[in-house]
Amino acid sequence: MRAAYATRPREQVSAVLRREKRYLSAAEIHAILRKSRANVSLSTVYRTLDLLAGKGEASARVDERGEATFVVCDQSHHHHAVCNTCGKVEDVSCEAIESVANALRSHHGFKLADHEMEFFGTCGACR
Amino acid sequence: MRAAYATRPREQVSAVLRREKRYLSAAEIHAILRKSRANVSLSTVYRTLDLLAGKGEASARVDERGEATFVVCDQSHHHHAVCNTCGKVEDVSCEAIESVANALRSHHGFKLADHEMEFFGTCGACR
DNA sequence: ATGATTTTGCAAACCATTCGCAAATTAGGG
DNA sequence: CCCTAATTTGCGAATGGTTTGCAAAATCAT
Ligand SMILES: [Mn+2]
Ligand SMILES: [Mn+2]
Ligand SMILES: [Zn+2]
Ligand SMILES: [Zn+2]
Repeated sequence: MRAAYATRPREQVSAVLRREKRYLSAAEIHAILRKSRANVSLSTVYRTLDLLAGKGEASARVDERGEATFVVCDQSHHHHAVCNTCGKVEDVSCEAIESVANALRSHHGFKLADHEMEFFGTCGACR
Repeated sequence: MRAAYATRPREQVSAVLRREKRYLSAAEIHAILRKSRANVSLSTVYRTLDLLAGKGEASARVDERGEATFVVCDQSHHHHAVCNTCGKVEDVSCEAIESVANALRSHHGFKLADHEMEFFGTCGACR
């Protein structure tokens, strides 16, 4: 398999995601890096985001304008609560799904294989 | 307010969605219409889909390749179970969310305002 | 029917994302 | 360190879904 080099641009992109803890587009990350005088090309931002998403270190999401956005994330199955005010993303453990799976199977004959959930509202800090 | 004309192209796009009952992209709808010798321009397909989504008669979703897809849908709040085999979309009523809302509030101080869920699996017919 | 209003089709513009490739960077052995 | 091979970067060009401007066609109210 091909080796993965630990490079400065990759670390800088990753650092932005770890610091911000909210969904960011490639363009936004690029802008943030430029402000801090870290000149990483937009192409490299895109490539690094694909890499992080592939390794499961970041989670992707398409925002309402159709742009791909990413947030730092760990592999385990869970869901996200996104603050409408500050954008912060909090992990939400996945329980409550077993009952839904049962309801789906008995009510529609549907065999549940996977699911996605997202929550929106106001975080504790913003209230 | 501006009037909404009931036109042939719009009815044809809408009819495809009502018949198929699965998520379709503008290009797919355009192709289906061409096969049935209904020559509606791709632009009009896009415009009609925006219209239907705006009126709540269709629900939009961005597929894994980044393309916007639409399915016929009614206004009431509910969720979708999508068959991985035939693509059919079934409406799923929304219960199970109250408990999640409570858990979010007590566990994170998060005030839940909205949520989205999607289910994937195998429908009764395909099993 | 007639005229005002809205919609259509077409091509061009848009814009986020991807790609090709030469130059720059990294890793690792000597 | 030094050298080389492997990988990554940056740039500009290409891609492809979606939007838009505008003249011609269709729809609606009178
Ligand atoms: Mn997460
Ligand atoms: Mn529906
Ligand atoms: Zn907040
Ligand atoms: Zn099916």
